[in-house]
Amino acid sequence: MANITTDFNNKTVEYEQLLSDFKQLLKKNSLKFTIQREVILETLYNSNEHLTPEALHHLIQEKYPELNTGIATVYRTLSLLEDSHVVTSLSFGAQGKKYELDVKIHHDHLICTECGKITEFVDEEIEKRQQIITEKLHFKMTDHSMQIYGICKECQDKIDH
Amino acid sequence: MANITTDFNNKTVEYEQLLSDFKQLLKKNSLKFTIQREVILETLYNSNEHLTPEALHHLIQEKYPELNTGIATVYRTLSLLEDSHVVTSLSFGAQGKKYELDVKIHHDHLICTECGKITEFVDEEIEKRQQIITEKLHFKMTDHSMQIYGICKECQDKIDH
DNA sequence: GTCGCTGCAAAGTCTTTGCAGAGAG
DNA sequence: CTCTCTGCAAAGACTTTGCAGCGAC
Repeated sequence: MANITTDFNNKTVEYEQLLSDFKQLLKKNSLKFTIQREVILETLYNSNEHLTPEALHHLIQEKYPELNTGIATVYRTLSLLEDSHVVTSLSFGAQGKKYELDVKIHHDHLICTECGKITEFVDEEIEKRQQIITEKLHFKMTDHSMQIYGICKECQDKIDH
Repeated sequence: MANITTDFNNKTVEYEQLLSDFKQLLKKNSLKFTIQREVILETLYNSNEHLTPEALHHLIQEKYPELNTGIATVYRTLSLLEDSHVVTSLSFGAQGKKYELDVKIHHDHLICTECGKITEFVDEEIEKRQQIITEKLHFKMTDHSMQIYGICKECQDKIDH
């Protein structure tokens, strides 16, 4: 019946490819390839979670303390990557924006409004229905995004105590 | 930006019922029923959009300037309403939280990237699939938001000329 | 060498909190 | 009367920006 995928490791491109595309993107826009930018891209690639700027910064500080990367650089690079559609941000109020690489297979999000946890899923039926709806309304679909908000199992248990 | 069509006045509860439930909730928790709290609930009820705390505060200041309601009270009341599951906060990717009453029907959006027109739709198949998915993952859905981006019929015709 | 990039700190935003007076019950 | 609520302003949390030196090209 329901074919729900929750596999986060499903990368559609290899890191070398991603890096090469990123370098090309920078060159195209007369921007510079810096070690900070590489480390941010690499850390995003190696993370299977949606990262906040702060969490990303923390991971980088741990792995490459000698770079002493500033949080401002993380914010600036994330903006750049988002504008270039290399990463996508999901914003969730109290905990700020979270970022993920845009190169994973298409998926939608379940967002817990209690704890902020984000779970991914893909449903073929919904994808198909979107096609049907847009065709019916003579709408030429280029992209879509879906978020389901609610309370995850863990938080329901907490509330019920 | 284009206005969101406002054909979703479909409330599942009447205001009197909502207000009465709210009063009961307050009493139950030894909280007080104040004019500010009523006005915030009423404004949320009468709004067809997801409101930011700032937008909500602005609406209230316009309609009831004599109350001189503080933004802090709006934040505090929204927190209270959210904790009580009277309103749900969510984010459409932009900055900050947006709030809406928990009693409205779901709706999805078709967004034309050419002219900015936003069309609403509801698809029973998709609603059903969302139920199935969330049940399977033991997720208690409170809301969902789906945006399909593309080019509407009118803009396609324009482009074809 | 040029000009974009970086870290730092200061400045913005948005949201929460402490307080003393106002007001609901 | 009591004890919560409110507006105000100050404090926090999160993000952006100005600047001077650094570093990619």
